Amino acid sequence: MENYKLFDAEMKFMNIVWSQEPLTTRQLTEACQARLGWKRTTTYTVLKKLSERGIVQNVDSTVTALVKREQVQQYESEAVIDRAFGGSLPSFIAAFVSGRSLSEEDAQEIRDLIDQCRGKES
Amino acid sequence: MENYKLFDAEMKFMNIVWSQEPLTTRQLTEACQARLGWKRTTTYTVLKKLSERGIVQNVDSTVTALVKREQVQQYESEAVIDRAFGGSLPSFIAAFVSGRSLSEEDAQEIRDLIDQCRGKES
DNA sequence: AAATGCTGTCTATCGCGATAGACTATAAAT
DNA sequence: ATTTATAGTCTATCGCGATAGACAGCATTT
Repeated sequence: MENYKLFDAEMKFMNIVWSQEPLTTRQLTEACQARLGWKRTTTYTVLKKLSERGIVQNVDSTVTALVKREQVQQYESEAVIDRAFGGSLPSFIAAFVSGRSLSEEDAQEIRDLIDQCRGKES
Repeated sequence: MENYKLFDAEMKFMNIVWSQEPLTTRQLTEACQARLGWKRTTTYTVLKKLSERGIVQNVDSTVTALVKREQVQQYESEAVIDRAFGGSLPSFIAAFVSGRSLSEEDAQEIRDLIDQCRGKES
C-alpha cells in the first residue's frame, strides 16, 4: 500500500486480472495474448513487477489481485483531477459532459452519489 | 487538431501558459524556473515541441495558446474514464467522492451540470 | 570593432516503460 | 534416463519523455 499508480500496460493487465480473478498463469498469459497481443514472457514481466509492488499475487500459479480496482480508481480519479482540473470535480464533469449527453440512468446515478455524499461532515 | 494528449511536463507548462497568456518568452522561462525549477533551455525545448504540435504559438517572443484548456480537459476526462472506469462517468465520480465529502457549492454545481446536460437530445 | 546580452535551436544524456528472447528449473511423459 | 512441456526469471533492446548544455544569430552597448 503505497503507490497505486498503474502505467498503461499495467492498467490493461489489471483490467484482465480484476475481471477474471482468480485465474491461473496459463489463463492469464492466454488472455493477455488474445486481448493485448502480448507474448507469454511479457505477461510474466508485468506480473512480476506488479507482484513486487504488492498489487497482485502469484501463488502456485494462481493469480489474484491484492489491491482492489476501487483503490486504483480512487487514485486515478484524484490524480487526473489534480493534474488537469485544479482539484475541481465540477470542472472535470463539465469537461466530460461538454458536447455529450448523459443517459437518464447515469444522470440519476450521479445525483444519488452527490446527494449521498452530502451531509456527513462537520 | 489531432492529439491533445499532454505529458506531465507539458501539462505543467501549459497550466502556466493558460493562466498567464499572453506572456513573453522571458516571462515564461522565469515562471517555469520559479514554479517548476526548470532551466531556461528546458522551457524552450518544451515550447518548441508544443509549437510543432500546434498547441501553442511563439510569435515575436510572445507566447499564446492555440488550444484551449477546455479542449485538453475534454480529452483528459475522456481518456481517464476509458482507461480506468470502463467508460462510466458515475464510476469515476463514485471513486472520487469515496471517503471524501463535497462542499455544498460543488455539489450544487454538479447537480446543475447534470440537469443542464439532460433533455437536449432525441 | 569588440564585448555583452538575449532569443532560439540542436544535440546529448538519463531514466524508464513496453516488450520479448534466451535461459533455467522442474515435473511429466516416453 | 531422456525427451518434452510448462512455469518462471534475467537480461536486453527500443522508444521516448524529461532535462539541460553547447552553440549560433542578432541586437545593443561600450
